[in-house]
Amino acid sequence: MEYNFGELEPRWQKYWREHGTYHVPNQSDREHFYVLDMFPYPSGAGLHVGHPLGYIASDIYARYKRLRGFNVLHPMGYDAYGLPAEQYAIQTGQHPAVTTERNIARYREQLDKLGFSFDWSREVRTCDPAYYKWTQWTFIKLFNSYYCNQARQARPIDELVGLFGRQGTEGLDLACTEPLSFTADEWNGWDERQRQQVLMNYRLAYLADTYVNWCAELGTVLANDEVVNGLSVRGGHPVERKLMRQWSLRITAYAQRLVDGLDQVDWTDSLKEIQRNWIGRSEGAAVWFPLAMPVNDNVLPGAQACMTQADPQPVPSFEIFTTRPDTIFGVTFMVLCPEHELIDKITTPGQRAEVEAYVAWAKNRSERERQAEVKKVSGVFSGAYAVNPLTEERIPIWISDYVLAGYGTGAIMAVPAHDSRDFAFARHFGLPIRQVVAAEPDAVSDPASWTESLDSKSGYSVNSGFVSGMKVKDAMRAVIDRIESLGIGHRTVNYRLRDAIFSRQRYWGEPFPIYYKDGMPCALPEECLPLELPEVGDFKPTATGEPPLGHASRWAWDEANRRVVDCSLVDNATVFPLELSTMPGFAGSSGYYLRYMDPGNSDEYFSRQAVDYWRQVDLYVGGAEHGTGHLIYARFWNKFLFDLGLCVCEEPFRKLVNQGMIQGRSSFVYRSKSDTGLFISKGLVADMDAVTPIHVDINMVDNDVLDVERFRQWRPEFADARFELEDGRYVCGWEVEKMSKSMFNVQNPDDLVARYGADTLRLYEMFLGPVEQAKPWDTKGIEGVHRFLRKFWKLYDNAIQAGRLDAEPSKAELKTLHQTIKKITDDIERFSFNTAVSTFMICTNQLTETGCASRQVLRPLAVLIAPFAPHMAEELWHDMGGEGTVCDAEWPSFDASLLVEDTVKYPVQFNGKMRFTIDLPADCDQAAALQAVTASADGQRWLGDKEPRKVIFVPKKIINIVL
RNA sequence: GCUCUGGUGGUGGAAUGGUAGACACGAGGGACUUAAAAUCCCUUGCCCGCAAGGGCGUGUGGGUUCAAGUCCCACCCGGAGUACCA
Repeated sequence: MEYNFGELEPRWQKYWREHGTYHVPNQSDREHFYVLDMFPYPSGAGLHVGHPLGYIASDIYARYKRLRGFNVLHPMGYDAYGLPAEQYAIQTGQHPAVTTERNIARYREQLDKLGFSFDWSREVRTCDPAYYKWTQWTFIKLFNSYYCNQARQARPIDELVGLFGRQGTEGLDLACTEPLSFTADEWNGWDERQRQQVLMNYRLAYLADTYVNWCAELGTVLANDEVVNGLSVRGGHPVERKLMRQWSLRITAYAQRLVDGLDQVDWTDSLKEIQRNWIGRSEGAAVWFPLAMPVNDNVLPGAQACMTQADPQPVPSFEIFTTRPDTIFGVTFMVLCPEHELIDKITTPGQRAEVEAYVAWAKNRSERERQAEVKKVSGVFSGAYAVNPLTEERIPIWISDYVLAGYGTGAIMAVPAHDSRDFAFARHFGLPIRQVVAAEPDAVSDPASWTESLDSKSGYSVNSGFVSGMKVKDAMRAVIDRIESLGIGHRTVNYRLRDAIFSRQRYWGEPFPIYYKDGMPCALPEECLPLELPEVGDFKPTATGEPPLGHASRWAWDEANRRVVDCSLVDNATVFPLELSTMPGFAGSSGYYLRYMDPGNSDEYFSRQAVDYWRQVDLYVGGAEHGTGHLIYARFWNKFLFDLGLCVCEEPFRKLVNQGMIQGRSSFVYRSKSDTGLFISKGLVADMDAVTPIHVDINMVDNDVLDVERFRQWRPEFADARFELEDGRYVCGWEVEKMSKSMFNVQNPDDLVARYGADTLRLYEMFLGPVEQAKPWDTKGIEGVHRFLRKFWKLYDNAIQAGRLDAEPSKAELKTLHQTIKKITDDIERFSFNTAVSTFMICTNQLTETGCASRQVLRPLAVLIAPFAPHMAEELWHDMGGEGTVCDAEWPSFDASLLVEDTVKYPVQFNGKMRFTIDLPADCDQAAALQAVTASADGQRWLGDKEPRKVIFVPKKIINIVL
């Protein structure tokens, strides 16, 4: 019988579907294992061959684990909210729900053809009210929580209300937007509105005026990870900084735990590093610098009084953050960011005009301009001076946009000798530079001759008062100790991570379960969720610039009757407007892995029983491009739910594998510039400047040879194309680019499944190279893999024809089988699927040679290949008389005794003595092995009858038999 | 700039410190066939040689080791992340 994949693959897919083969129970005596893929955003373009790469890898692992006796949770769903569907809606008027539904159907059809073992009964969609009910529910929980730094835990906000009533802020260490300090009496004296405003400073989901990334083109605010180089990730539109009132999540409260948690998970070092850099923890000191001159207005916002040695009178001062407290003796000026609130108060009349002009200029500069002109130094002198608290020197205060408002305190002490940016600034404005660190204690030179600052932390302090001569690390400690003992500063840690802006001025997202009562936000009662997304007539912003939900006629909350009502009723005493923004894309994807555990539960996010059983994702497969987005947010989300006592593991994803992106391999033809009807074959192009490379559809190219007839038919302007051929063929050039329609290099998996079958495609995607590695797609090798499957099939077909299935296998055949079992098991365990495919090829070639017909060999082999080529495995399993489906078979174990290597290897001669190295399997008895080796043919050849004088054993091998 | 990765034939890629290039593609040659497809066999890192054989080879230069693609140091070149983060 021929290998008829076109018939058998759909047949088995149907069988699995009808028999619920991949349905996973939440209760089992078997051990649990959770294999998860990053769920896709269903785009209109459908899947290309790059998308399933990770799904195939995880499917192989999930099927393998199942064969090893685990109860494997392997679900799939859709990240269905998102910008493209909405942009499409704006252009065409089609409701995003309609296009999303259509795209999902297409995705499902494509996925089904590949033979995945997903439990589709657990499917989730982020745009489904039954799902986003829990996204909204978590938001309310965040809104009603604060973070206690002492307990390192989120707590209910009601508890904080009680604490404020008893002790004010005294003794509390809270994550907040800005540090506040008040007494219980003050708190108790405030009215409800004032209290709510104060509480907003502590909520984990909070509303605040913040500088946000505003993208005018998309009409929405974006999170930091959605902006790259001042352009939006989606669409590449310019983004500017804008002060807006927005919802944010206080993810910074979890910064330290997000860093610490990385030590508990099995991720690649590079991804952990990406997250560590993004969180950007840095240790240093906060130091108060008093102002040196009297200030007209004594009420300085944010500034506090402090005592200095020189002046016992309280003086206004401001706080800076530094990671190099040891360089404080080298401070020659201070710099404030243009947004700093102190600027207005300290600027001297003579400098006022200049300062105001600079601040105005800096504020109007777009983020993109600012980033593009990093090298350009700009700034202005405020006219004011500060006092260095350790040296009592008067130092000028400057204003410059190289100091950022969002990091530290927006103010720095500048040490031009030891910071490259301060150095550039000092050089530009002719400010003094003073060396306070040197590589050796006496290696002091005149900074005037320097071309760059000495930023290294290895070296010694010089010219630095009481720390002179100390190593930099010791000097840091000594200076902080002194600062703390003087009460003018303290040790502190700063993070680069910012709170996540959580509102989007868009339609196609989760509505906030929030209404505004007298301008103050209130959460809907949990029992009223989900708050469903309303219909709107128009997906664009309203005429008054409100988000699209402003078009909804029925979008007000009747507090008394607990329901959504018509906006016209807002004047009624208990009816209030609902929030008009929606949640960002990462909202729905932050907890979806938990929902898979118990997707049908309408009373809870997920049941206690479900989470106790599944606990966390054991293996997560997806792209590293989510390193600073989804993978941070999901960890935060999970930690928060852990604090609430809902999750049982603090980290959501125990092991994470990043699949490499599959790039496109574009093909080019070369058109002569002098004769635009002439196309020159690649090998004949003498001068690349004389030709224009043109992308051609890879479907017209086979093995780099162009189908010239199809090319002529492709486009009218090529109908009369003439070709300069080499060896009668037109050879195309190629280049690796992103896989995209515009490059004509998109490979559709459906075409390949139709031509070669799903099993071939699965095997080929794995064969291409390591899963983690980025690689260009190239279809030309698929023939080889397909040939292998046919050969594998024929092995069984021949065996059945021969009718000797019950024959005893030869020793060589058994050895081949057991080598294969061992190698395949190892390969899967270390996620090396490309070498696993090779192993199958070698095994097949060997068995074809011996003409193996034994069921004893062929049946376990069908189980081994089941994770890779499940359709074929099912068919062959049945042909070999297997029971049930191959999915429920048992993973074969190998017999190590069949694998003992009995050869002597690597004779080497040195120091006049002959030595040998002998490779051994990991778990064999070395003494016995030595005997076997000396008795073997090879041993006799090398060793003869000589007694070894000395044998050195190392693990896994005998090394150096000395004669 | 900083951080992380990687550098092996014409190509994709193998190689627990132990015979580098497994496996596959491509290419060349051959068998079967009227022919094609399919299938099968041989060759295929580079150089010298008719051959036997010899020499050179994992980005470059050093080092550790009986033994280095693999470990250590320095450098060169790609890819990714981040970017005035004090």
